[in-house]
Amino acid sequence: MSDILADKISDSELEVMKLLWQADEALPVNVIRERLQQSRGWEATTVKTLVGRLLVKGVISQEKRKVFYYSPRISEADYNAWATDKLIRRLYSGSAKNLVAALVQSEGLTQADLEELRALFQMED
Amino acid sequence: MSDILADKISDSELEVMKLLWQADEALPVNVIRERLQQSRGWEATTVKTLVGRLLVKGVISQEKRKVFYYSPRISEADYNAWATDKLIRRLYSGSAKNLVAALVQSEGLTQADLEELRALFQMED
DNA sequence: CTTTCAAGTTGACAATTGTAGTCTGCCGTG
DNA sequence: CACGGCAGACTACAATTGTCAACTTGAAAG
Repeated sequence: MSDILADKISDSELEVMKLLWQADEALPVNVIRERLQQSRGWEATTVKTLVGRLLVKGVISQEKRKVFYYSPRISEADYNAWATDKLIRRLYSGSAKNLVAALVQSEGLTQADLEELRALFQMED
Repeated sequence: MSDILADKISDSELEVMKLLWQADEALPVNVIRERLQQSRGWEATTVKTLVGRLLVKGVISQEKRKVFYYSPRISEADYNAWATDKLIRRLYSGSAKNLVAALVQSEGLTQADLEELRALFQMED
């Protein structure tokens, strides 16, 4: 929980993080670049910049082999929890309950979602 | 739902919005300034800048009297829903259910919260 | 050992954000 | 009627973000 998450991760940077989280192992820039060129159409240098900024922010680490290999220093779940908490503080007076209540009321959830959630809450007893 | 919300509202700007939402009536800069000077220690010009930017973004409107009076053009609930949806798309693959599930698992909710939410779900049947 | 190409480093530039100063004109008060 | 102060308009400036190009260097290939 108490992460290195002082700085936030920007939208573009998050794309890189997602890739690393999915990869589940350290990746060389070369691989990162290829995938993001595909999915986002970014130039090689753009990818490099993003990786560099993530390094500076301390959310990924590099390991020297022939070439640098990169891996996340925070888990996706931890980041999501942190970002969600920020939203809750920003918009819902710090109450997660308020968020859920708003979701339920705003039709953001399908009937099926509601079913599943109810089950979830049951288990939490 | 389908708002003028193309641009996002920044953290500082949101403070102004919150004030206007709470006020529940159009306010002159003068009043906005006083309150935010109190709570945030901002200079008068800072407040003016923020109000100006919100105008440009189209999320508040002005009404000319002696002095301009400002009021929100989007409701707090709508904005919250929009911002929450953005987070859900960004981090939870667009699934509100995933968000709630993460919340439940991450201890973000107290036992009391869970009770209340369960009640909420009951009503939604 | 030299050539070559990708990896790594630096710099760049426009837009947004946080925060604030300056100038000008109008309004109320003495 | 002159003046002081605040509203409104414009400007400013550093940090962050989205994108990328150019240059340097190291390692692989011949």
